[in-house]
Amino acid sequence: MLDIKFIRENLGIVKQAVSNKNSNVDLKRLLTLDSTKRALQTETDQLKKQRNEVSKQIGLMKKDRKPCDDLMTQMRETGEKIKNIDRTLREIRIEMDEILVWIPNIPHKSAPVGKGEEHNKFVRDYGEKPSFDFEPKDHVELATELEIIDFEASSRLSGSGFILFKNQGALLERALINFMIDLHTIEHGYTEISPPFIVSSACMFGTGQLPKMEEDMYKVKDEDLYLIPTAEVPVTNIFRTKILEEDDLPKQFVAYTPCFRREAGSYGKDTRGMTRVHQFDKVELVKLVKEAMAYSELEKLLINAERVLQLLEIPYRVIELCTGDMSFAATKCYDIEAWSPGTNSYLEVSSCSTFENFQARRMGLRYREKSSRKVKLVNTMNGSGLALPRTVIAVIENYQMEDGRVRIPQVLKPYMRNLNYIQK
RNA sequence: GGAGAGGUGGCUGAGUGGCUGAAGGCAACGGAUUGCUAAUCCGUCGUAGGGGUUCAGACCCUUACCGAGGGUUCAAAUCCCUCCCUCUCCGCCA
Repeated sequence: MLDIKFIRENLGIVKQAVSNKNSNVDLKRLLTLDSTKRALQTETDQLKKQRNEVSKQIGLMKKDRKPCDDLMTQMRETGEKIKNIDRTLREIRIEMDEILVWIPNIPHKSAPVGKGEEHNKFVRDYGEKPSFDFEPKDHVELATELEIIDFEASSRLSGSGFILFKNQGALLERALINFMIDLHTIEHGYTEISPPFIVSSACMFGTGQLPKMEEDMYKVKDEDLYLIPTAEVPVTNIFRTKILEEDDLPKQFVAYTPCFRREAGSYGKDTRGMTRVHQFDKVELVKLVKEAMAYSELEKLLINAERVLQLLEIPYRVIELCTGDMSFAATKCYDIEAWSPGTNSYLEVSSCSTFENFQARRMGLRYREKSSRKVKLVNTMNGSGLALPRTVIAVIENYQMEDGRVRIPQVLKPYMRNLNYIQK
C-alpha cells in the first residue's frame, strides 16, 4: 500500500507507476475523497473538542450541584452532528481503501520499463549447458521410466496439477530441501522457520496477495483462513503490527513450506509434467531490513539463491523483470531460471523481489530508529531459494545419462545415502 | 466440543463512568558521576490522523486509539451487545 500523503503530493509518479504496471485505478476519485475526508475530519474534530470541554465542565458543575440541563441538551445535539459526520467519514474511508489497496507499488528507477516478459532484461548467466551425444529426455519421460514420480496416481488422488513422488524421487525432493536449508542457515546465516501453512486473511492482505490474488488461493471453508501460496506470507507477517528495535534488524529467515496455488487463469499453460502445479514445495528466503538496505540486501539475497544452482552445478540465467511483468507489490524483481535440456528452455526456479515499505505499511510492521527514536516502516523482501519441482526437473534433465539413469549431484550425495545414481 | 479466566503503551502491570493517554516497574534514549566492563542519580520517553508555524531540523494546537465492531451517556479503558483471539481445566484425537 502506498502512503496517501505520498499519492497526494506525487500524483504524476503514481500515475506513471500504475500505467507501467499495467494497472488501472481511479486516482482522481481517490484524491477527491481524500480532500472531502480531511475537511470533514477537521469539522468533526472541532465538534469533539467542544464536546470534550463542555462535558468536563458539566462534570464539575454537577459536583457543585449547579444546574446544567441546557448544556446537556446542547451537547446531545452536538453528539448527533458528530455521529452524522463520522458516519459519512466511515463511508469515505471505506471507499478510499477500496481504491488504495488496488494501487500497485512503484517500480524502482532501475527497473526496466515494459509491458510484458519480452521487455525483461538479461542480467547474467552461469555454467555450461550440458551437451549430450543422445537425444535428452524431458522430466516426465525420465521420471516415469525411473518410477520416481507417479502422475497417474497423483491425478487419481487430486486431479491434474499435483505430484506424487516415490522411491528415489521422494528422496531427491527431501534431499534438496535439506541441502538448501543447510546452505542458507549454515553458510548464509539465515534463521530457520517452520511456519503454519494456513494463515488469516490479515496476513494475506499484509503481503499483498489480498485482494488482488483472491482467485488464486485456496480458502478454508467457513473460516477466515487461506492455504499459503508461498512461505513469504507467514514469514514476512511474523512481526505484523509490531514495532521492532533498530538493533533487531536485519532479520533473515529461511523456511521450507509447501505452496498452494489455484493457478486460475493459467489453464492450458505448462500442462505437461510438474512445471506448473497446485501444490509444490519451496524453500523461501525472507529479509526484514532498514530502508537504506533494501537494494543492497536484495542483491545479496539473489546471490544466496543463485548459490544453490551453482553448487548443484546446473546452468542458469538471471533475468530482471520489467515493470509490467513484476508483481503487484514489488519495486524490483529478479528471476533465476534453470536450464532444462528436456524442453530446451529455461525454467523459473526463483523470484527475488523487494517491496520497500509496501508490505510493511499494509501489515503495520515498523521499527524504532535508534538515533532519532522515530518509528519507521521496515523494508521487506524475499526470494525462492529455490522452488522444488522445477529444481528437480533441472537436476534430472541435466544429469541424465543415455541409459536413463540420473547421476546424483555431488553436493546431494550426503543427503541421499551416498548413492551415485537414481535408477530403477 | 464443554467450563472458566483474560486481552491495557516496546515489555511487564495498575486502573469499574468525569481530574487517566493512562500509576509503578523494566527496557530505551539524553545527561551527571564513579578508575573500571557495571552500578547509582537526574531527565526524556506510545502510536496514528488532521490543522498551523518553519528553508529545514523542529515546534505548537487538536482528534482518535486500552483485542475488533456497534450501543448507552453531556462524558466510556471503565456499563451493554456482537464478534475475534489467548490461556487454564475437561472431553476427543495425532
